[in-house]
Amino acid sequence: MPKRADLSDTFCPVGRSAEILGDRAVLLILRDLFFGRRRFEAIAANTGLGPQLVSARLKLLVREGVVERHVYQDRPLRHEYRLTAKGKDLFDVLYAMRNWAERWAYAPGETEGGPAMRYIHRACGADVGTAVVCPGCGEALHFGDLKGEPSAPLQAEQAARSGG
Amino acid sequence: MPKRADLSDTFCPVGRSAEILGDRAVLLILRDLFFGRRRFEAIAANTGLGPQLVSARLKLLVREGVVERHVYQDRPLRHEYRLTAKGKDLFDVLYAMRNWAERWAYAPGETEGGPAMRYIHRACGADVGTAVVCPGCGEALHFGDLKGEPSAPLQAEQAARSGG
DNA sequence: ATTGTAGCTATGATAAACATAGTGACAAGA
DNA sequence: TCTTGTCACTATGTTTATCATAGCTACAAT
Repeated sequence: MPKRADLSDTFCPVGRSAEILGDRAVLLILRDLFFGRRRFEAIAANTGLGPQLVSARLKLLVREGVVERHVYQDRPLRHEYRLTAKGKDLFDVLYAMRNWAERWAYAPGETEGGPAMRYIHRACGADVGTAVVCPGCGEALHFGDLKGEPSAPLQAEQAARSGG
Repeated sequence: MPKRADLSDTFCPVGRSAEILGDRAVLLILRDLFFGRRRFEAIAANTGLGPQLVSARLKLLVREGVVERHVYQDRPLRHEYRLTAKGKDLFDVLYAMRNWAERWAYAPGETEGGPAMRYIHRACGADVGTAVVCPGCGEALHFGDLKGEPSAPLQAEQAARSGG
């Protein structure tokens, strides 16, 4: 690509978000971080992205304050990546993307056994479906409130990716 | 870019959304459509994207069923672009992006006069702040529920873009 | 006949993403 | 000691998406 038009100076909030989130690799990496994958190799394997892309995007996310690099081992020196508070607050965005896809992005019959991911509200135990407010107790849903259960096909796919 | 890895076959809902939404141009065009901009030239001017990019992305969005092309004039033949039901249902995603940016993407002092966009719940008149549930009446917020008021700097910026 | 408007398409240069391979620092086993 | 393995990357060269700029088509208005 050429030097793309810089819109980081826009005053529009959606524009500012789009500067960071309008990138496939960023979204996939964030997804993995939200699922608890913190290691470089695990993220690269699961997303299917090359190491240069993962490296470049993690650096970007650290620069933006969305992710922080953390030493988890000294000898040999090893790092992992964690969401900051600013990063965790992106949960609403990823959750909205998940909800939309569950509603629209699957062919009829593809999700016979229910949604690709089921989410349960920890606080009250209700299945939240694709709602932004828990239908069981009416509370708004945020990071940490939900317990995910991947469907069988999704589990199989992730196992295959990490396996090789 | 090279032929990027195809993840459209993934079973993960966030991955499927990311295939469409993980693109800066797509997000900016969707933003404009949500704000009621339907004309090609208006979208190109406001987003700052070149006409080939706008053209390519609108075609993609039509193919994905997110947008539909609509004749609004016969002589000369003119088209405009509208969100379909599937497209309007992306509101939650864009709204979450807006909320996140209002919370995190502005330097202190940059938003002295309040948020870049204020949103009022049409049903009850409350200012919703950056919540997914109306703090006034507790209802979940979706497309059409909110009335937006751009801040002065944002209005000025948009006027400048459309002006030239 | 000229100017203007709306919605695009064409061309060539640039830079980002990919595939593939390799590096550095160390641990563990033969 | 020598090899193998792990983790977190970096290097190189090719492919291709994006940009800037220009042009096009169909028509209306002057």
